[in-house]
Amino acid sequence: MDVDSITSKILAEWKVSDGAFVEEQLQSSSPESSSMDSVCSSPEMFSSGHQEIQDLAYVFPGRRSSCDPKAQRQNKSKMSTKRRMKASEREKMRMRSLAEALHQLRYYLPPDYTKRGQPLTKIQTLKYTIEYINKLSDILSHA
DNA sequence: TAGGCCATCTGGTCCT
DNA sequence: AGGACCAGATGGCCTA
Repeated sequence: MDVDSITSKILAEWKVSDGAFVEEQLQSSSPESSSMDSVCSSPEMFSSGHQEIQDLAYVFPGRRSSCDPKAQRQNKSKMSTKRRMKASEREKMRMRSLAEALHQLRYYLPPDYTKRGQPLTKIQTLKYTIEYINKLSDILSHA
């Protein structure tokens, strides 16, 4: 059994078993995400002005509020400003890498999901991937 | 306007 | 000491 036949078999199975498979999965496994909200927020979306504002945090670590407990915590942070800046930059890159990996993962899911209008959210991508793998494993075990 | 999703910042913790 | 990872907080954007 080749990959194409497996894929088509899974797709057929989805369509037969439940045309509203996605909706069913949403309700059963992710009650917190009741709507297909917008996604597609590429890193570029948050670059320009937003980034400028956030960069002020490096210059003014206590920017949020002088009476904010978090601001007070920041004042007694053990990390130097330079090290915190580097850590923030690494964390930013790490999260972008994670977002990119999730973005790529969407292409490995059958198009049926994305055909339904808006792109998959991160959590949906992960849940459907799990489901997809389970179905593939099931088919392979019965082949 | 409320709620969901997202990117980013931050402090804590663990590991090398 | 510094990097990686994690979870909480925050604020912006978008949709119903």
